[in-house]
Amino acid sequence: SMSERRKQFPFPEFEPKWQQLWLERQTFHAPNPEEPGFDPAKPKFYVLDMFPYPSGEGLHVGHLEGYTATDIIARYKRMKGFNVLHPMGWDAFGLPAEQFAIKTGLHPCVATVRNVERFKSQLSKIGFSYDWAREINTTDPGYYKWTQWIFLNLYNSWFDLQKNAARPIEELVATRRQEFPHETEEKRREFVDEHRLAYVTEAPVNWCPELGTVLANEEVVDGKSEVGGFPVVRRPMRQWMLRITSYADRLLEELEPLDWPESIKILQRNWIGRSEGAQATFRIDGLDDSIKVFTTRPDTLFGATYVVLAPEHPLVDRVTAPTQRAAVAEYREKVSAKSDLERTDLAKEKTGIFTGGFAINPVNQEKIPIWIADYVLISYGTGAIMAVPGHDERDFEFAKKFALEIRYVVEPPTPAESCFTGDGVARNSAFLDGLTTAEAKRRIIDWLEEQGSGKRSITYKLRDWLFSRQRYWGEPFPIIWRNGRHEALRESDLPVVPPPLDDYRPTGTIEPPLAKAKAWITLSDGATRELNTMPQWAGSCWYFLRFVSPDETSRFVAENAECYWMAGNETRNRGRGGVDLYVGGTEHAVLHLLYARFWHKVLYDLNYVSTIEPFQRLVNQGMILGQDNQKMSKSRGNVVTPDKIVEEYGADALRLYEMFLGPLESTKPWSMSGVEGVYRFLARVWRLAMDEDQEGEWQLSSVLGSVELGAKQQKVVHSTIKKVSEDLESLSFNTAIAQMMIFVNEFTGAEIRPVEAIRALLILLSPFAPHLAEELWWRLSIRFTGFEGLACEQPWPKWRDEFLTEDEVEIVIQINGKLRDKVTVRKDLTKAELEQVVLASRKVRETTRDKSVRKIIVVPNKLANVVVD
RNA sequence: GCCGAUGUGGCGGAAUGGCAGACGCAACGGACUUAAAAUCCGUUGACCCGAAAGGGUCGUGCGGGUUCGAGUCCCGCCAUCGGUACCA
Repeated sequence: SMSERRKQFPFPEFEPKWQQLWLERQTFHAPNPEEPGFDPAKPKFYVLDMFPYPSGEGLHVGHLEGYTATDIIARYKRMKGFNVLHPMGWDAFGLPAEQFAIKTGLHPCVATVRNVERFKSQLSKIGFSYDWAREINTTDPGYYKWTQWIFLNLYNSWFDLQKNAARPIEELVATRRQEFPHETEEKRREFVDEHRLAYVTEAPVNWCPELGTVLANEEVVDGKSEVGGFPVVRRPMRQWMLRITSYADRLLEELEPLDWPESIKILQRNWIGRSEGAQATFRIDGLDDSIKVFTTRPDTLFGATYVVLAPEHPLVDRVTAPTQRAAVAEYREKVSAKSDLERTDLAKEKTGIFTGGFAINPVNQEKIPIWIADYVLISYGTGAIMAVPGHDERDFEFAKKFALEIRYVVEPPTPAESCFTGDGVARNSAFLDGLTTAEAKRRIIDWLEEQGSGKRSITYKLRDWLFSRQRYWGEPFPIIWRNGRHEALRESDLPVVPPPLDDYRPTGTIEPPLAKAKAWITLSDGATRELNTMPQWAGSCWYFLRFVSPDETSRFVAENAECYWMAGNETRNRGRGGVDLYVGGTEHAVLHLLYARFWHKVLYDLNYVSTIEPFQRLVNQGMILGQDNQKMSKSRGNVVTPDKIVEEYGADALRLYEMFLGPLESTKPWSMSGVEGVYRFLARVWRLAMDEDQEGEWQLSSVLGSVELGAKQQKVVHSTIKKVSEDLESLSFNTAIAQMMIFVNEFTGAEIRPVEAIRALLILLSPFAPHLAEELWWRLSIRFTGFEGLACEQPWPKWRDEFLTEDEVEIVIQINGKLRDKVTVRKDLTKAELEQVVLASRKVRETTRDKSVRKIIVVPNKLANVVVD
């Protein structure tokens, strides 16, 4: 096997050597503004990876693609003269960590420490230039103290619609007191609690019996838990929610200017799901009450033939006629027992039941039946719809199944047995007749508003964020309960440390595991602690801020440092700045990235941070598939771990191959022979400068020399500098490496190898293959120039255009667009001169002997196309 | 269904509207070697003509279009992958 063979270059010796030296010299430590060694003249660059969950499985090569890319950029930017913040840490709370602990029987604390060690040692062997002095762990009390503190800020804030921003809760209390001076303390408190950004509500939630916890909508995939794939059912429970919906518009608008992939922006927009329409009020026949429905097609109001309430709608009991009571109760029972999976699976077949009640259509006073059906969701819009089966697929299906009337109110004429959902012209709609859909919408909304039976309305798919979990391994809430009311702890009470439980498994009931810590629950004054914990996402919502000042004890982030690393040279409040480059997988497109933006905006509103957005530029690395072209997974047995690659080919070869496989963003399969390819390339670089003597010892090559470069060599050197520099700016790592291969191919054949050219290559190579670059740089320095510092500390070279072109250029000659000939001519011939040369060429003369030239297109220094009849 | 991405040699992939296939892998040939490995030097899209030198035709998922010129731009399809789904 490879490992028994002699290595083509002695990376096992020099890779650990340089890693240790970088650590000892703190080469990659980025000082903060007040620290010694900080250079205020340099611009900042914050380049961040999505920090990992230290799972029990360790890293595989797929994780390392993004890390390698950011590391190359970090090293490149340092050489370009930036102060670079490039940190790494551990997102160690949450379900995966806890599931692992339960599986192995190891306490999560112990397992986490062990997993972190494993991850860190894996990363250390790859030569990443992280500033390890900034390492953070979300499970550190010194960290989650501030996660809890941010929660307190959410709890103690409300969303001011006028200002479109979060404000301290005291402002609301004061205003309320002024407006309603005689309101009881009790009432006022209720009102205030209803406006907090963190609030408690009893609502149907996603309960996963297997995991013993509730989950956010985002964590439920196809009716199963995203973690583990266990069934999820809906049940009402008292839970903590975060009012992310208040930020829906800002999350949409402030997304626009960001330098993110358009596809990710679209995912976020769809997730927020803003839709414009109207609310219309249908009086209930025989009752002094009404049903509000939301519709995006108010122009079809005249086509409404029935109304549907969600089974959970609060008005169901009131509208239900005595004769239907039993049937309705039975239907509701059946629906509530359904899991989400069943609900989606059965989506093809619509179900529902008539309540016996009737609603009055506000436009024509018509009495139409009220049904309940689970195709109407309580959590969207008003939880009730007007059904227009002539112009809505779902209503049409339902109407057909239950033989309800179908009425067409939009031209073009719709064939029977179908519905038309497009735009057209209103008909059978009284005063709307003849109006286009857009006009009719405007007209009917105005009319509804005049009549007081409706209004313009905007609805979002985005729901408030279910923020509590019934788990042990998460941040406890900084909340206590007294007389059935929640109360915030003070900042001085933080951190709230979880009790040291031996049995931390889910209780199997809705009661969280923290309930088992009897002594911990009850405080001396009789108050009891909140038993839920925060979800996995809490810690990762703000970790990029903690990296800025990880040891700060008096604040979640040091003010000056935040201003420097996040806002940089941008003036406060302009909304620019933030993390300059954020690289991670698409799987976080709507979870982490939406939550983190939300928290950041709250912190901005409360004046704690200087930018409205946390991540200025986002790049998604593509997935790396196994050699079998399948997703890497343990069960498929196609997982490639970095450890083995590092051992056999070295860290540099691993790094280089990660980048050489293809464009960063695309999905691509791993190939071991591809690794060998870049390994061979690195060995060629090594042998460019090194020879083996009789004893097999490596020594500087005897054909190295300080010689002038030939024109062709100069051209290769400078075009390599240019190509690598430009490709790094656009993150086109694969083509940058290809150019360095061209460089090496050129100089391998040289009789005397010019030291200056090799030194230039080593600088360019150093972000990619830092160990090899460092080793050769050092060896060449000793022999030729004396020590001039580390390779990774050299200034990035500049190319000179005058070396890029030669005196002569090759001109492609096309006839009627087809390649027919080539001529070599002096550079910068005029169009007229070039035309003469082309017309005089053999091929063109042969062709034009019996054909006439209609036109000649000349592209100077490049091409000429002769068009003939 | 809807949204997004992708489609180029045997393979991974290159190509500001201007020589399609850079660079690498694999394969084949040669040098070195007692031999092998490693290394170094070559060849390598398909097809056709030619003894050779050389020449020609086709070719970037499919069908159209714009252009002197299209992998690249426009229109219409197909396939694969990913996301999402009763959102009124």
